[in-house]
Amino acid sequence: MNKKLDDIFRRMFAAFGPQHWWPGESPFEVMVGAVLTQNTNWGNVERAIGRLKQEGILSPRAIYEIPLSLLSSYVQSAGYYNIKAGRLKNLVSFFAEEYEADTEKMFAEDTETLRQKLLAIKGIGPETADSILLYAGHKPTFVVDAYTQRVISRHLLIAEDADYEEIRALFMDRLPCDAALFNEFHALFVKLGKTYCKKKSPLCQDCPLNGL
DNA sequence: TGCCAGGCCGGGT
DNA sequence: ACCCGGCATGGC
Repeated sequence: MNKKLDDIFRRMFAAFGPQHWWPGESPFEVMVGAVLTQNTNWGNVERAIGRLKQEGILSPRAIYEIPLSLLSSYVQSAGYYNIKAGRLKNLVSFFAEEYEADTEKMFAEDTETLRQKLLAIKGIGPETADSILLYAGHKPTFVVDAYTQRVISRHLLIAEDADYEEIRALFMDRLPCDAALFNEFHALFVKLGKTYCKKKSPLCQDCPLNGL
């Protein structure tokens, strides 16, 4: 394990403790949440998921069958609701056609192969694909998000303009390939980012990573 | 009250 | 291969 990354992990874990990610009662719910949370506050996503449950349609079949416009209205609170309703449809179509809407079958697929298949779905980009693999399937892939990028570039671990795959590779090359570690590491980056590394607070005052 | 949130796509250069 | 506008709600 790379020492600098080890220090970062230990400090974040000491400051915040285990994050228990991903909040969600089933792998399918995690998949849905991964789409709904694109560039969106998690609180808004929770409301949308609650609505889907309330309407009794938080299942692959129900989302497949429901009219697009009705699905849009149910996920309204998550923002970009027309776009996201379509993306959910794309995801469940893939899920049903390739794996009979069975998460066991989907995650039995070779991880890299599945990652490429997820990336081929309209509306599923690298972060959403990796979130599904890691948090719904417990597959060892590192999730990179805006917070991760901001935190590591502020702490000078990588160039500011590094792209998604570069940052992902940085972590996957230097950490043991362990889904539980990747899970906690990413969740802690989000927690740290929300607390100390917002866009408008460049000084990161009292950030646990200061001085590394 | 404007800025931001656990992105991604499509069109233009 | 990048760059940018669009997509949209709710909290602070």
